[in-house]
Amino acid sequence: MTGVTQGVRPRGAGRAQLHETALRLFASDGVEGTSLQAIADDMGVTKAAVYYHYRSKDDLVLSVLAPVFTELDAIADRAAAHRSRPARLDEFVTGIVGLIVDNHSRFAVLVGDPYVERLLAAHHDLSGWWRRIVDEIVGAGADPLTQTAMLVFLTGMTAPLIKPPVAGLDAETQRAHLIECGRRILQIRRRPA
Amino acid sequence: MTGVTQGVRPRGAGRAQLHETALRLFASDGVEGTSLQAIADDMGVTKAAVYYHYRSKDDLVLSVLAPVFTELDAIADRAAAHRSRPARLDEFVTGIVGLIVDNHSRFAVLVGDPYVERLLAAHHDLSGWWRRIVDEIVGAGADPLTQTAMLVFLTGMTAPLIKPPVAGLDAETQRAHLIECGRRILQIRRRPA
DNA sequence: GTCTATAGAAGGATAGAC
DNA sequence: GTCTATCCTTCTATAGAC
Repeated sequence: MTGVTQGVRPRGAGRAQLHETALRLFASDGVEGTSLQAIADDMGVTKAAVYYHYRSKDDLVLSVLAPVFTELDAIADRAAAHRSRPARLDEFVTGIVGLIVDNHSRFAVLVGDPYVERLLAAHHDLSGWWRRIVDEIVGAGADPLTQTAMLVFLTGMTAPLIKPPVAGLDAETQRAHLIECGRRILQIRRRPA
Repeated sequence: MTGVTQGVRPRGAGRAQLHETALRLFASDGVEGTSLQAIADDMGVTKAAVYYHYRSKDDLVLSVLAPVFTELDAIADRAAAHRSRPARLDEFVTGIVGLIVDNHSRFAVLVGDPYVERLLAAHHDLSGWWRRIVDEIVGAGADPLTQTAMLVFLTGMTAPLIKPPVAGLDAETQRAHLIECGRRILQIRRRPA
């Protein structure tokens, strides 16, 4: 899906490739550690070419992250539709793991990067998703242990795919293992109806 | 031992306070997002004063992180001393949670910061601790699910204390909840002998 | 132990040619 | 849509006075 649709490009690849390059560098070096110069160099263009597509670095960062907000909303919607909490939690875990496996870098940058954290604090309309998860999925008045467990789950999902022991597994195995971890943390017995 | 800054430290209160300030800013803004200027400003001194204590930024970062390596080694030692795997895992979980609750910022910066990740890749003598955990605590030939669970646990421990729902709890409650999360992830039934 | 001053490199961002 | 060239700011790091 993300692939090399542009193939070997002598010049002028456009936004899609820029997105892809930026995300890769953000994930490996951190947002603050990735200069627009580095992105331009990686693509074989100049900084000015990057500024043609995005007004600022923050603009680029938010643009790269945007898809994950849409996904998170969709996941939260699907989960919130269930009546019982175990069902909501399981739907949520499954959804998040799917997001991670298909879209790991984006999620890791969103949850883990200090630059992004500050950026979203400014755009507070984008930073309410954690509140929503607690309120609608876990339940607003949930006990602290369950809230803690949800937090550990969400944070815990960010690293696994890039580290040695897990990185080598195929996608379906990763998916199954991560879902199992989520069910353990949140104590979901099995797939509830 | 790397001999980064070590040797003598007969200085005044300057170093301790510098350590503390740097760690706080590293944790909140990321290492790359924290300039030596910002550290100096926060302490009410100049950059040059910081350079009197540390030869470079990397030197400062490694010095700030150093205590956590000592702690991790001690925790791994205590855990590895147990014969049964459940006992090793439980000792490890308890130790890590203790480290987190008492020393959260340092651990979070160590595990989560991209700058630190690159820095440790260079000093590869300091980055072997994850390997050690897998080999000695989980067991070298452990199944991928257990290895994944350990990774999720370690990563999951980095966020909780600073986020709203958990940050407000008292230390003992945090400790208990985090230990419970660890036991769930790693499926440790109870405190084994 | 801390300061002023500054070198030298790198980063974000803009203007205007093609 | 991409380029060259440039501006201004900030960063790491050093030199030398007090």
